[in-house]
Amino acid sequence: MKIIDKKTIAEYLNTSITNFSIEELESLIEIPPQNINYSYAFPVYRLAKFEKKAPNLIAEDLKEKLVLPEYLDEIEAKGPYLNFRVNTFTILNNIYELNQDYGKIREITEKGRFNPLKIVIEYPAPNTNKPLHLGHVRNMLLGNSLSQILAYKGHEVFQVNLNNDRGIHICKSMLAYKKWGNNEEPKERKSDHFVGDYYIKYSQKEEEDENLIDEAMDLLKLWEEGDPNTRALWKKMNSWAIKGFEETYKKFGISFDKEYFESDFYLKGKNKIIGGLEEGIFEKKDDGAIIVRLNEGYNLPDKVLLRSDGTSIYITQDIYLAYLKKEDFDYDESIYVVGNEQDLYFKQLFAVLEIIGFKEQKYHLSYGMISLPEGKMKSREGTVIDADDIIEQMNNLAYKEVNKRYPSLDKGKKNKRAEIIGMAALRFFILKFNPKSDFVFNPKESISFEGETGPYIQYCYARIESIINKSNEKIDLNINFKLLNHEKELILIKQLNYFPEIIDIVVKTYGIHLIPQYLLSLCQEFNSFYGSCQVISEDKDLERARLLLIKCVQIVIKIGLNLLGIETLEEM
RNA sequence: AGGGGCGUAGCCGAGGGGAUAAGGCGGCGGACUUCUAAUCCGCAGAUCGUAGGUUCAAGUCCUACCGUCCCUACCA
Repeated sequence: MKIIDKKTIAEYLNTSITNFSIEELESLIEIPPQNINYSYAFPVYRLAKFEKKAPNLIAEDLKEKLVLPEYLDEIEAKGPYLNFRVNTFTILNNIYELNQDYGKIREITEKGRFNPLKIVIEYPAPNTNKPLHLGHVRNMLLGNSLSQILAYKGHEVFQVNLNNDRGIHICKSMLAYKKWGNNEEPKERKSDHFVGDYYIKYSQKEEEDENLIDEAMDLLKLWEEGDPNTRALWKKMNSWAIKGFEETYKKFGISFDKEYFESDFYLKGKNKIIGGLEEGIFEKKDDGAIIVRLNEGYNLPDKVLLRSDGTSIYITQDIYLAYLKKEDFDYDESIYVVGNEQDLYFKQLFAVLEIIGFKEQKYHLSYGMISLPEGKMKSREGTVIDADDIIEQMNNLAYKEVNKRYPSLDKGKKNKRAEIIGMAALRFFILKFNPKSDFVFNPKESISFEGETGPYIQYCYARIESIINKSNEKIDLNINFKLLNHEKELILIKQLNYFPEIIDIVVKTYGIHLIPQYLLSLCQEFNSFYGSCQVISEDKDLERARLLLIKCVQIVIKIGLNLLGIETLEEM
């Protein structure tokens, strides 16, 4: 077993090229365009300075000088490029031997150098006055998928949630329920939606009656004073909201190691701030508010940490929560999955934490907003894509498709299959975009099972399964690797080799979309191979070679999909 | 107004300074008596927002401008 990546090639080249270090060489090595059947390329331009020759001559000379190692099938000098093709046996052997661990080949082959970390991931931090919407869906899918990727890589991951369960927005839905709810219970209505209905009700009524906000403020005051009736109502409505959230989390396969509640500690952050004031790290303004100066050293706007009336604001609690999470999990790194509208806020939070000596590794996984063709989603106006609705729509559409293909299938099986396909479509659709970019969700056009979709990847997996089932040959490594020399096969093998590198880049850059993008390329290449190469054949040696190849494709698809939280299907 | 992000075909969108700028949707034309057509093959469609600059090489780096979104709360 041997990992072949840019670093391997760099180390190899370093034996002949002495003007550059291994690291420099590694950064120069690139992956050739799709239509070139070589795994890695080294452009020789940079050597021209030393060699004083035309690049194409340098490449040719270098090729002559290099001795082909056992893990390379071929080196080609083409124009100013030196191209390397990794040995087919090495790649397929790695995959077949490691199976579901293939993405961890580096950790496995370099055991002593891997340092597992304790990582806390906080998401999706909902407000308990309304149900989860499409923005939360993106948040949950990113948070959950990143958790799985890091855990796959051997880190100890703790998923935690912060419930924003107090404040004026909560009191708004409480007030509406008090005034117009007639003490009703959710019953058939999903309980978080039931709560959300009152939030919308409040917003509608507020337009007619501008004094309504004063009543909500009064309710907030009562809540803060601990008025028993208000607290009882709050408790009841919050439990409805949270119960509803839990049902939704379950659909996404999310479970938390710990749930935090803002109401438990919103009063507790003050000590840290007052301590900082006493140490002279923070300043008290004339009106009594405590602020931190961030312009020097951080080039950020100053930030209020405690109101002039001594009450805490969001950052007060977030500072406290950082310590609390450290106490609970003794983590090495803390990741916050929060939308990019809070980029500045997180820069400020991390700066303050650093100033007060809380030096643990922190990362804000920032993602772009989802909007609708009509514009921004607004819960208050009810113009949101609801998380539960979108799941149901996906399931229904998947059911129709399953039903069309397998009308005689047992209803329970149809449902189960539709659920897996529908969820794959949703997850893949959201995760295939670069997390950083905003995107417009067009409900009419976005829901599709054709083209670049989750079902497309699942279909590819099922097709392979079907071939394997039809063949009578055994799959093992005892094949003639030279038989895999069709253009489509070489492209597929080349792509398979990149997978562990892709996972490494995802972990380093948090670019989760690279996994869906990779899977799309792999499956497109497989389907193209499928169109021009028959696996089951009279030529049993060829059949066995191709079976191993497609088995390896299947293994990689499964790892990739599982990292995205998507299940595979053996038939569809 | 200041700060940050983004601008790639009709639409969506990948691009780790280097080879002819992926792929999907939509459009047009083909392929199921052959391993699952949720598929594949072919065609059409891009002065990569504009103008400069750095470099042997720029969609990618720098500057300015234009457009767009977000932030600039003692809200969360």
